[in-house]
Amino acid sequence: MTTLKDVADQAHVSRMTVSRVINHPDKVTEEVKQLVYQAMHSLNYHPNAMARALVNNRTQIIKLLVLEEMTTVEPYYMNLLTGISKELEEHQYALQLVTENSFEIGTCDGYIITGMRDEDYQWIKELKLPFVLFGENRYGYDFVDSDNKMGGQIGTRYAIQRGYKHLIYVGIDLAEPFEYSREAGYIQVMQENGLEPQIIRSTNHSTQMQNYITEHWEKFEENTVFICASDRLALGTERAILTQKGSIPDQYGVIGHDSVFLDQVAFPKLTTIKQEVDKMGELCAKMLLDKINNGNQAQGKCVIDPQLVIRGTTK
Amino acid sequence: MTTLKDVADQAHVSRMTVSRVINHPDKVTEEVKQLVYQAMHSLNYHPNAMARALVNNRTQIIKLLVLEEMTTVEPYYMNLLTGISKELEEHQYALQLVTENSFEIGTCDGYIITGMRDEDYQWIKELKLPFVLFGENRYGYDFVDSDNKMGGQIGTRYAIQRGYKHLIYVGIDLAEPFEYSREAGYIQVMQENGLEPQIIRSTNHSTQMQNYITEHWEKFEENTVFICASDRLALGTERAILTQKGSIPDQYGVIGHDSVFLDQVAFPKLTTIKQEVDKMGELCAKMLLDKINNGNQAQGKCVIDPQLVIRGTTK
DNA sequence: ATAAATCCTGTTATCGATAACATCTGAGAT
DNA sequence: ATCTCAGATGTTATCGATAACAGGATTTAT
Repeated sequence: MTTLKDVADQAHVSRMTVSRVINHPDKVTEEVKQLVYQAMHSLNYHPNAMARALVNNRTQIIKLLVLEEMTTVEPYYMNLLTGISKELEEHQYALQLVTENSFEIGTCDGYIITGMRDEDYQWIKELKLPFVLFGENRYGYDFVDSDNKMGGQIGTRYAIQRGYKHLIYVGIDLAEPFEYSREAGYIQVMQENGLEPQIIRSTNHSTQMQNYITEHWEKFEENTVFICASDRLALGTERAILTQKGSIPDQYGVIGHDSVFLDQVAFPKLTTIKQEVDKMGELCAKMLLDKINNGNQAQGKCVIDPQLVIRGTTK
Repeated sequence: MTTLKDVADQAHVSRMTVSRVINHPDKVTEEVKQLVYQAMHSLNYHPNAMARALVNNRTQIIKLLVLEEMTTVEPYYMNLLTGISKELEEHQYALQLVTENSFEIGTCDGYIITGMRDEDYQWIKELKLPFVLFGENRYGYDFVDSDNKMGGQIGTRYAIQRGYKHLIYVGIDLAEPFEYSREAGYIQVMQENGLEPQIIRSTNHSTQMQNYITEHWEKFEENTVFICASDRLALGTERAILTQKGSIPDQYGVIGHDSVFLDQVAFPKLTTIKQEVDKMGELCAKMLLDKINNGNQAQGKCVIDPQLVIRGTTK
């Protein structure tokens, strides 16, 4: 492995100068800088992250805390991970995955936390290291999420535009901000159009949803669209409609939310509100690194726009 | 942070002695050892991984290469990751996720590689660092997998036991060892029972499978069970049967393979061959660390038993 | 023209841990 | 009693990089 010393020798300068070229380039003459750059390049030099970590008292490790049960975990976590990992790698940080929420979490430079439930906010606030949450929250902590309200709006607007007469929102029976936001988007668009909101809620399981729709089937007239808060719920809804011999998408429409994996497995494939989870992962990482490099200063929220993906469950 | 020096001072010995207590305990008197242990404990000392990494010329980083397209990636990857991460964490290793298969992979101590396709074996063999594959292979590289042949056998035996008369194997149309092994298990049990194997194959997409079954529906008599190589295929099969008004599980049975996520989303929930992916992850990590600590010595294969999970798609 | 400020680069010490070598102690051999 | 040798512990140098300080050259101010 080529080291700083090798570069220094080749460029006929001291090691310190090379280090400065890397960390404080403004404090070095342009001339010397070029020499050093050449040497670095010709020797294919890459700084040793461990040495750096040692002297800077950094671990170069970011931990991802997944507080949800792994069995409940949605498949989009892989996309999240990819995004985080991609960004961290560029900055020589390593990602460590932590699934048991022990306080004895070991050393690292910061956390990305996902799957927060209400009770978690108690111990979260004790954390001394910088952290960023994945998913909106109402306690003022920095977070990254997609614009859930906009997600609700987009789906609802599209449903109206396509001529469905009855728009029912199918929410997740959970007191979480993302859920409220999605519902709020739906409600707003309904009111703007002089329509009366109608909301049903279910735990986020496809079979539970399927049973609900099946049991109350007579209530749902033709030309109804179900705007669902998740693809799981949409999947259950779709299945219930089909077993009740409703036709999709003409008599009944279904719109999901999330667009990772499940929407593709459904039949017909789901029209859904897509979240770019990879991108959100990248943003989480970027935000956290900023925090680490700026004395744990609050970064506020970071929200990205969801997109409508049109497939087979809407006319 | 408490360091080696703090412990040394408290125990009234030199730093080196403390280091030895940790790394070469046999070279230290029992008496001194106890003193040091006490000091370490009372100061809650944990060695600094970065300093160690530096002096040992180790990065303490393991990279997980995911060679498949993320869009194709099965949801069980999260379980794999959890298992790997758990094991690595215990040994102060960090996990880094790499999804683009660039040769410029940066520094680490070893790789866990998954999603290998045939063409990948060309560049894999150039790797100088230790690596372990997740998923069986025919080139003699160390790997961890579940016993795919046994998986095929278990499903088939159960199907026979439950009294299904026609046992059709639904394979993935892919020239991969895991697929051959699963089919081999099926074939063996069929022959042992004097039954004639019947295999159909499809790409691993639920809708493609669904279409196939639907188109050839008249071929499938009652009392048939479909033993599938994946839960995706099982899901498509199940859907086709239901839309054709076949009854599950009485007239038709379906058995999946993998048991992560999809089996739960199906309706009825799938009887399936479960792989303990978390455990396999742990084993991958354990194996790799052994390799790293033993001069990259070959470790052979490591295969764990799959289990039958009985749910609603078999009688 | 000379003192003071500025800029650039090199030297030294340090981060925390460990290998290699040095030193010291006491048991056993002669 | 002296010598040798093994075993236990301490000392020094090192891993690769960087901060703090030091020193030399150049510029600015009076």
